[in-house]
Parts: sequence; C-alpha cells; structure tokens
Amino acid sequence: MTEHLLNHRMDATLGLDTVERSLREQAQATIREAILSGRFTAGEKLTERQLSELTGASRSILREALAHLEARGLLIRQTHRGYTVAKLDARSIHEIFELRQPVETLAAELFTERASDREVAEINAAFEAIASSFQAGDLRKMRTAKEWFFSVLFTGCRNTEIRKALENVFDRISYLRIQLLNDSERRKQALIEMGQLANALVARDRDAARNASITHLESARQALIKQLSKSD
Amino acid sequence: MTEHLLNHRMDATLGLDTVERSLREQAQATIREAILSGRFTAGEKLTERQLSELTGASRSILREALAHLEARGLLIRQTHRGYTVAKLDARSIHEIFELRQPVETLAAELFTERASDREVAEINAAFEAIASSFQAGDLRKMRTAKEWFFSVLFTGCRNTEIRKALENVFDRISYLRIQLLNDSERRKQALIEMGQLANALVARDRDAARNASITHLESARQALIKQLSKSD
DNA sequence: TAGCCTAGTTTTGTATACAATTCATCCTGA
DNA sequence: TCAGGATGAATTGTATACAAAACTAGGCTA
Repeated sequence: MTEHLLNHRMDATLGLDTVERSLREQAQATIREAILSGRFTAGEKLTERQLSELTGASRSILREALAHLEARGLLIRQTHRGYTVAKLDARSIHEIFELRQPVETLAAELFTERASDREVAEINAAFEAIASSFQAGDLRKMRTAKEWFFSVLFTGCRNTEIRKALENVFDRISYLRIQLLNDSERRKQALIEMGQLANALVARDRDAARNASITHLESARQALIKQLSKSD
Repeated sequence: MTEHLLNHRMDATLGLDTVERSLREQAQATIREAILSGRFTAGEKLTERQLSELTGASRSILREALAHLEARGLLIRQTHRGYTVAKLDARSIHEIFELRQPVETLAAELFTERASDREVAEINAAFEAIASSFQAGDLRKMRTAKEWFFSVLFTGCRNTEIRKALENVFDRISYLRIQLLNDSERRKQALIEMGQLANALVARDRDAARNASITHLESARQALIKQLSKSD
C-alpha cells in the first residue's frame, strides 16, 4: 500500500474527511485538537476571547462547544471563573488505568472474534504506521497513528459503548502520552508491546490479545507514574 | 434510623441539597430529571421553547445545558432539527451490558476493600430503602433509592473514573428500568439479587460481591432483552 | 383524489448587547 | 514598607434580536 493510500484510509477511519459540520462542531474539534496536541497545557486557563480568535466562532457557539467538552471531562468549569484544561494528578491516572484495564482488554478480546478481515488488515497497517513514525521520530504523526490504531480496535470490537467510554479517557491522557513518549527507552518498549498486541489481534488469538493488552497497560501505567513523579 | 434522617443522608449523598448552582446547572438537572423520570419518552423531540418553559431559562443557557446532555449521551442532536431523547434498541442494551459487566463488577470488588465503615452502613441503609419502597410499591421512591445505592457503591470504590463511566450509562438506561420494574415477578427477583450483592458488600467479601454482581447483571440483561422484544 | 408546490409559521443557528462578577492596579494611610 | 481598599478593565453570565433552515397546511393542477 502506498503512503498516500494509507493516509487516505486513516483519514476515513478517523472521520477527518467529513466537510459539512456545524460551526459548533468545528469549534469543538479545533479546541479539542489544541488540547490533545499540547498547544494548551494542562491546567491552563482558557478565556473565551482567546478561543473566539482561535476558532473564529462567536461566544454563543463557543460556549456550547465548551459545555460539550466540559461534559467529556476535557475542560473544568468554575462559575464566574471560566474554563481551564483538565489536569491529571497521579491519583486520576491510577483511576483511569484501573478502568482501562478491564475495558480495553475486553475490547481486544472482542476484536479477535468480531472484526472483519478488512479491519484486521487495517490494524496491521495502523501498527506499521506507528512503527514507521517511531523510526522517523515524528511525534505528531505517531499520535495520529496511535489514534488510528485504537479507532480501528474500538470499531472492530463492535461495541460503541466501549468506544465512547475509552475515547473520553484517551482524550484526557493523550497529552500525557506526548510527554511520556519523550522517554525514548519507554517508547521502544511501548512499540514492542503494541507489536505483540497487534500480532495477537491479526492472528485473532483471544488469549494472546488479552495477555498483550494487560501487559501493555500495566507497563504504560508504571511508566506514566514514574514520569509523573519525576516531573513533580 | 428514622425515616427523616435516612432521607437526609440520602439527599446528602446524592448531592440534592446543594443550593448555589448556576442557572445552567439547574436547567441541566431539570431536563435530566425529566428524562430519567420518564416525563420525556425515548425518541421524543424536545423543542427549545418547551424546555424554556420547563426550566425558566433563556435559550443561551438552555443550549449550553443541551450541549452538555448531548455529550453525556442523553440527547441526540441533528443539525437544524433540534434535540431528541436518546433511544435504546436491543443492540445498544447489549453493548451497554457488555461494558457494565466488567466495570460494575470491578466497582463492587473495590468497594469491599476500600469503602469506609460509614459507607458500608450506608449501603445497607440504601438497600433497606429499596426493599421498603418495593413493599410500598412506590416506583419513584424505588428509583431514588437505587440511585442512592449505586451512588454509595461508586463512591466507596474510590474511583471517580468508574463512577463517571457508569453514571452516564445508568442515566441512559434508567427509564428502561422504570418500564422493566412494572414486571412484578422480575422486580422480586431483582430485589433478591441486590440483597445478595448488598450482603456481600457489607461483609466485605470480594469474591461473593463479584459473583453477586455478575449474576445480577446477567439476569437484568436477560430481563431487559425479553421485555424489549415484547414491547416491539 | 393524489401529489406537488408554495406561503406562512415554527424552530434552530448565529451574533450581539447588557449585567454581574472577578481580577489587576494603584493609591492611601498607618 | 506594606496591608487594605477603591477603581476600572477584563471576563463571564444572561437575555434578546435577527437570519436561515425546516416544517405545515392549504390550494392548485393533472
């Protein structure tokens, strides 16, 4: 598959090529992207004026978008004090992983049984995209490729509830992952573990997928905690 | 404990006695309550005028509240066509239970290890409230008591991520539970199963809690599916 | 009579104006 | 010097006005 075709398929899966969206949805997506990409840092205060300039939307639109993102846990609202980007402490991370562990493992298991052959192939392609962006050292691309991988995983497990629950959680930890991946040792380890997961998924081996998922999550959790204790 | 004191503690747990809330939060709560109580039926179209009358809020406020509830999955928005109450088909219910099963079971297990003695006592009180409202045949009170029970469970497991994930899901199936509980045979069965769960939680018996949770969920799932196939 | 078109009404989408609150700054007085 | 408060700017909370799209009903035509 050529690079171009691959990107096209990735965009299709991630829903990046839809054009017709309301102003509110556009604004929402813009703000979300700014947070996930690390342009806004955790705990940062966001004023409506600043966001209005960023998105080009008026305050009515903006405030709807903000209410939406608040409900998703990406923003924190304090009455009369506006919005700040949600911040994660060690405790929140612990809780998130406690939730992810059974849910993501279930998703991997279900994928091995329910995914179409096309999706299995796509998981493989997504993993290769992760590996190649790793080689290139392109962090931005790596995030997108990872999003693609998990998006296919959640689609293939045929359960939108799992998808929704985990997507929310993923949004909130994604900028942490950017920090984390600066640790190149950890990055290499993560790649190996994801490779094991990808292999198990492609082989439709439920038990192996389960084990790989558990291993990967536990190792990611420990690395995050370690990273966090270092930065504090 | 007197009835009065019991209600007081329940209100405290459910956060019903906070007074200072922004108009938006009030409107949000009012609409949410109207949906959960079955006043708005699944699939029903909600016009902004109607909601404005119900909540007394202006459209700005309303639309923020609606965006929030949409993000939580309680409402569906179609561009230029407004909001409708989210509808659940058999497939969605299946997916929800697939997610609930591992998460709620984990919550019960964690509760046995982490809950304070006060919370253990409160779980007991909540279960008694469920049982007594069952005897009285008071559906409204039964829903509140169940909310109380699960609220204590989620608090006691010391994981707000689990709480958030499940609260969303609970909101969306709560009006189904109202329908379901009209089946008095099922209602009796559910009470027995919840009693087993409550006992295990009070005894802090992790394995028993796990088993009771799994049993209860599986049985509730089957009942819901059966009920749903009947009503269609 | 059935189907389609159209005018009018309703509803949603968007922008803006005003009020209330918070925040920053600088001034005063001990 | 500095604690405290007055003042004005900035920001959020709330309401309303106007534009655009969708729905409705009634009449017209085949």
